[in-house]
Amino acid sequence: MDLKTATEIGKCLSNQTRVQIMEWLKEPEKNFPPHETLKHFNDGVCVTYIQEKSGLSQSTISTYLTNMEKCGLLISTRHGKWSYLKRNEKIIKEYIDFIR
Amino acid sequence: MDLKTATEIGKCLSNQTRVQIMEWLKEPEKNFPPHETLKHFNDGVCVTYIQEKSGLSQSTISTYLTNMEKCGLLISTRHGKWSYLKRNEKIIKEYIDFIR
DNA sequence: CAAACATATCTATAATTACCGATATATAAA
DNA sequence: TTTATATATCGGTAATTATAGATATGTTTG
Repeated sequence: MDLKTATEIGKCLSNQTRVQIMEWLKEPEKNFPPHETLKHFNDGVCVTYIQEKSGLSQSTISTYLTNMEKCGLLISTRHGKWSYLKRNEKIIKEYIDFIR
Repeated sequence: MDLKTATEIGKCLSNQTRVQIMEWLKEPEKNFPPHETLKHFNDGVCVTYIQEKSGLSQSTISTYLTNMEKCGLLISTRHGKWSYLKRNEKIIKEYIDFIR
């Protein structure tokens, strides 16, 4: 990982809500209700659940999640009209190796 | 580590210069000239060297380093009129364990 | 195709951070 | 104890980020 990428990740992790989201996504079944259509958390948690739990506006959370995906922290998968987000453990590991 | 501390650390790591400093301090002997009074890097690198290498003003770097120390990322040791900074590997490990 | 719903993007304002020069403080040296 | 040097803090402006509402886009469903 290069300095620029690491800094972008750092920016995502410089806000309490976004760090919290990363924590929530460690254990979807513990932190979110079950999905109604999809019966699993294989691709993570839908945006709506994250938004509701955060208490922030839809547009704010959408922007957060988009940036977190752009810098590689999250992986987004679309199923029909819903987007699901999960942690990108590979990039997280690369980031950890960079700062360690 | 709690959410608040982790976010403070994230803020320190959300700026390219500060991330760069963390990298430089991994290998002081490679990245900085030898200290003239102190003959070692046991307590890290003096502020002046970090400031000169960064290209930013003395006041800016002093503020950066103070904040990085406050959130635990760096350890500061004073020898006479110089302050030396080194990475706090213990906190770095705790941070890594938190986000992993 | 129209209506409903989920998400993304745009535009704007408030809050925070970046960064500097000036000045204060601490320490050492003369 | 004056002077020089290293670091810290203060006060200000520019830049960036936080956040929301409005609107656009994409997708499903009737």
